[in-house]
Amino acid sequence: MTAFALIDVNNMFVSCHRVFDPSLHRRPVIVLSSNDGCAIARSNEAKALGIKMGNPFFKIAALCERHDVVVLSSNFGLYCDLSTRTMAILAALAPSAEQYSIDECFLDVSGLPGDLAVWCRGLRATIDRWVGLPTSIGIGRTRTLAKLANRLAKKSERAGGVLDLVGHPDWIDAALTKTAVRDVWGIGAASADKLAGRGVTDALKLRDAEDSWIRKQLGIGGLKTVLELRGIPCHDADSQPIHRQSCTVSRSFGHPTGRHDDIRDAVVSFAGKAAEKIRDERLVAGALTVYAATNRFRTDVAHHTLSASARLPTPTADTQRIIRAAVAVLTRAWEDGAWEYTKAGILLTDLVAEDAVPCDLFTPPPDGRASGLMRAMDSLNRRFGRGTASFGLVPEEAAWKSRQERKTPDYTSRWSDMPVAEA
DNA sequence: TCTGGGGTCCTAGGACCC
DNA sequence: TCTGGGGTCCTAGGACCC
Repeated sequence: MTAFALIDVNNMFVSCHRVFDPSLHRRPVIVLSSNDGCAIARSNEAKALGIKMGNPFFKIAALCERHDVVVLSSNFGLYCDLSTRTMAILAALAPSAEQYSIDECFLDVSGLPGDLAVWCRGLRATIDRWVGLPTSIGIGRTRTLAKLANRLAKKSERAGGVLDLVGHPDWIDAALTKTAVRDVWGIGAASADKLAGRGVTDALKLRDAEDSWIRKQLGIGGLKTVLELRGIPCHDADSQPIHRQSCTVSRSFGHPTGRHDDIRDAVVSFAGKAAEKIRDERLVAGALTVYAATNRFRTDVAHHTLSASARLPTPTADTQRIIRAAVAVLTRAWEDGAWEYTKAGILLTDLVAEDAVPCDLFTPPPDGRASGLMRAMDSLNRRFGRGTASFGLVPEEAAWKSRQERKTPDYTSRWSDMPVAEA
C-alpha cells in the first residue's frame, strides 16, 4: 500500500521574512507580487483581517493602514535560498523527496516503519531548528489525500502540524466532509461551480459520485482526482518529463507605454533572462513567442494582445541569437500607435537538452553553452549577483521598470545586506 | 491612478490528407 | 435536395496549480 506525505512551509514568503526580522512575529504581514500589485502571501494575523490571496493592494491599502499591517515587496532571491535549504534537508532525511513547488514537497513514505506521525513531527522540528521555517505535514494513501490532510493539519490546533490519514483511516470520511469541493487539489473555481449546481459541495460527496458522470462533467483530470480521493494513486511521478517544456519571462510595467522602443527594451531584457535560465538547465530552445498585452482589468477600453512566434534557425540558448530573433519577431508584428501596453513577455518553446538535439546534414549544430561570451557572462552573474552583466538597459533606467517600493534586504545573497549579530 | 509570474495539461476546432 | 469517414497535426483557449 502506498503512503505519501506532503510537507509545505506555512505562509512561506512571510515566514522567510520573519527568519531575518523577528520583529515581524505576531504582527499582520503581507507580501506583494511583482510591481507591488497584489497580496500573494499573508501571515495568519493578516488572514484574520480578511485579506485574501490575490487581493489588489490598492483595494486593501486603507485596511492595512488602519490595522498597522506590515507590507513588503517580494524578494524571490530570499525565498529561493530558504527553499533550497529546506529541500536539501528533506532530500537527506526523507526517502524519495519530490519537490512540487517552491514550498512543497511530496515524500513517498510507503515503506517507512513505525508511527508516521511521530516521524513527521521530528522532520518538522529539524526544519524549524536548522532553517527557522514553520511547516505542516499531511499523510494519505495518495497525493491528493496527503494534500487534503495537509490543509486540515494547518487549520487544526490539536493536530500539532501533522495529520495522518494512513494511520487513522477512520478519520478519512470526517476529513472529506470538512473539505469543500473547491479546496480539493485539482478542482478549481469553474469545476466547483459546476459541481455545486448539482449538489456536490464537499469532498465526500465528490468521492462517492459516479465515475461516468464525473468523466462527463470534469473530464479525465477530474476522474483522476476522484479516484485519488478513493485512495487509488493516479498521479504518476514517473510520467513527469525530465526537463521543462517551456520557459517564460514576463513583467507588468510600472506605467503603460505604446512606444515600440520601450517594448523592445523590455523584450531584450526578458530574452536575456530567459536564455540564462535555460542555459542554466543545459537546454536549448527551438522556437520563441513574443507578446505584449494591454491592461486586462480596464472595462472602459478594448483589450489587445500582440503575439508573434518564430522558429529559431538552429536550437540555441545564446542570448544574442535569441534577442535578435525576438526583436525581429516583435518588429514584424508591431503596429505603430495602436495600443497602450502594460505587460510584455517572451516564451521559449520546443526546449531540448543541449546534448540531445537531433542533427541532420543541413542544419548547423546547436550552440548551447558553446559561446565563450555566454560562459563569461554566466560566471560573472553567478559570482557577483544576477544582472551584473546583461544585454540592453539596466532595469532601473527602463521605461517599463516595475514598482518595488517596499523591498527588503537580500539577507542571503548580498554581502552588504548580511545581518550582523552583536553579542 | 493602482490588479503577479511561471508553469502544466486537456479540449475543441480547423486544416489537411487519403 | 443530395455532398464520407477517419485519421493527424497544429493552435488557441480554458482550467488548474503554486
